[in-house]
Amino acid sequence: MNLVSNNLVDLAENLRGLGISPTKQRIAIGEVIFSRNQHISAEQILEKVQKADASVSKATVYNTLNLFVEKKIVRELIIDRSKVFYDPNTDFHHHIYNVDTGEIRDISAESLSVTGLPELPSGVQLEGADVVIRVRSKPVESAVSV
Amino acid sequence: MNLVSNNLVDLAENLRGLGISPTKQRIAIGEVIFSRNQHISAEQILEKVQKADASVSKATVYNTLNLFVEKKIVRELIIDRSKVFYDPNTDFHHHIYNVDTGEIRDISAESLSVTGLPELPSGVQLEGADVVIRVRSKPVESAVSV
DNA sequence: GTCAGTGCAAACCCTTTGCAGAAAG
DNA sequence: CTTTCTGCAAAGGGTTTGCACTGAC
Repeated sequence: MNLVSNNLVDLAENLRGLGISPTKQRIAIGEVIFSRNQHISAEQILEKVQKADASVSKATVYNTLNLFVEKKIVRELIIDRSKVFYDPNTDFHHHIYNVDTGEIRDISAESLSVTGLPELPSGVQLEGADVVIRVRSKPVESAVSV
Repeated sequence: MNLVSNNLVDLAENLRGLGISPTKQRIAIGEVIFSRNQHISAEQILEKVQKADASVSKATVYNTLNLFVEKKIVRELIIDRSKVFYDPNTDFHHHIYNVDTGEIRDISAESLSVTGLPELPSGVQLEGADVVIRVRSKPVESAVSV
């Protein structure tokens, strides 16, 4: 399910359909996340939500994000050592991450494909496959021979 | 460069060759990391090092790991939201991560291949390409329809 | 009225930092 | 001797938790 650009009515309905009671805060958070394709941190979500609807706390943002991830309507991007990013696009796709600027860009699954997924150990279930291409803006001086 | 299973003399020499002065602590840390192929956290490294050589502090472990990563003799695995793992195998390969048990296993680049690496934006240099297959041990009950 | 959801602040945990002392070259 | 490195403890920063309050049904 991909909820990006869903309108508010649909969002509430969709949450309800997943057994998530659509509280004011969850709607506000969902509205921020699903407004467009993006890669956004919890802190950024909190900022944006509070700009639109002051009564959402940090704890609720985290609770809600974890709930959305568990329900698989948001994808968690573990890309940076310091913080998690959240991606409303749950369609299979990959990422290119600039370690210098922090910029994250999508790579479609069509343009970059992963083949040869190994046989999974028994009793184990596939959860996801993440491909992260890391780039840096500038050459590392120390790595360049003089 | 892959330093796994190097002996101590080689390790000191290799560090020196990279402009890393081979202090007692760095050797002790390197000895733990490069003793075998593994995926190990900073905390685990600290434990093991202290078991063998009591005089290494947490700060030095972190400093040394960051130095080794920068010098590209250790690969940093950003796989889990809570902590970074370190991999002495710098040859191109991928990982399968069990989110329930925390187990990390290697997938060779031969068995799983990534094709269609996008053209990088100009002024940007490839730093690495990480593929993580996430699995879980048990089906998520809430995800199973009743 | 009951139970789930929220807000606040404190706790947590991994990682980094500041600085004085120790070691390397 | 000078510079780099280390140890300690404290600070930092993202995330989680405990608990009382609020709101949904």
